[in-house]
Amino acid sequence: MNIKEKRQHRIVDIIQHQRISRQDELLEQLLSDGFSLTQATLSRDLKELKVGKIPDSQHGSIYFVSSNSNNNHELHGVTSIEFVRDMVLVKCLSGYAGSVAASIDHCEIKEIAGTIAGNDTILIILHEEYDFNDFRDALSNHFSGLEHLL
Amino acid sequence: MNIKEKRQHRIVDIIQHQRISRQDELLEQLLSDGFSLTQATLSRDLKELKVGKIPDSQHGSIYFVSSNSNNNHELHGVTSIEFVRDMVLVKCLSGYAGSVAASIDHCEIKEIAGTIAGNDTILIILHEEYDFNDFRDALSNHFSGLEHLL
DNA sequence: CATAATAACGCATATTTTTGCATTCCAAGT
DNA sequence: ACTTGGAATGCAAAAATATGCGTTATTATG
Repeated sequence: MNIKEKRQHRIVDIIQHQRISRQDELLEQLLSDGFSLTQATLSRDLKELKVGKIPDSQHGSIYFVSSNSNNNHELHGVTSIEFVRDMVLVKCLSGYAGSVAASIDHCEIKEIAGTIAGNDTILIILHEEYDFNDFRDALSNHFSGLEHLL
Repeated sequence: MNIKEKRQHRIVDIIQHQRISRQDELLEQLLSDGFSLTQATLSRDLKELKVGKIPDSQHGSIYFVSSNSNNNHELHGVTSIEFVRDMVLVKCLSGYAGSVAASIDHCEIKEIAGTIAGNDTILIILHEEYDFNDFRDALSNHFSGLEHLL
């Protein structure tokens, strides 16, 4: 694992365990951990890691790691994903559609307007302003192991 | 519904339907919708609405409205937290225990060995090497609004 | 190993967001 | 209608974050 990876790994770790509200706080910790970097690099790291920021009633605004980059969930039983007429069709092993759809629903992916699951097929309707590229990005952010299907 | 409420309602609406990456973009739309405000007020609105911002592969960084799943840093429905015989008992409003426990589980707090949720009570078992102080610190690092219970 | 191509990074600066303070607005009470 | 206190807001400045560009490090290639 190279320096950059170690650093980003540590960044995620810090953010998941404390309430960080400014990049300088984070920078200070990283420096005292022995890493050598500037705020500019930290800013770029946070972007790569898709670390978001959300207002918090007590602490101004704090960073968080979106569920994807740390918890790489997997969808079991998916056999293909295709884009047909502005909709997404996910084919699964027989009987798997329900659980796969539930897993997807649970993520509350903003690009998705709704899902309908049968026995082995899920139909996903996207919000009008999104396309397959957006969907693919969102899905791969939430689940791993789908690379060969997207 | 007063002006402010209408405006904030519209803000959520816009954010949920398009990719907004700067407050000025949002401001421009609100102004052309007939609202009268400045960027400073918009900033305050976003904070009240707990609108977060997250890096996006395509558009730099975009605003989003936090859902009550994994980006939420407050626990709703908790009424008391007490330490009994090396365990933690969290009392909640009726029916809330499941969702509160899920939120806690989701954080994967290292001090916690496991949680068991009933209808309105959660039993949390800590790893042997930790005590209530450790637990309290960890919990308050992850969630806000619990100060009066800890 | 030399060289080219790419990635990582710092610096300085630009952009974006937040905030202290003064002012205005509004609803409640008299 | 007249206070009055808190909420809402604008303004300007501060704070925080992002980025263009040049440099250095790293990796790939002949």
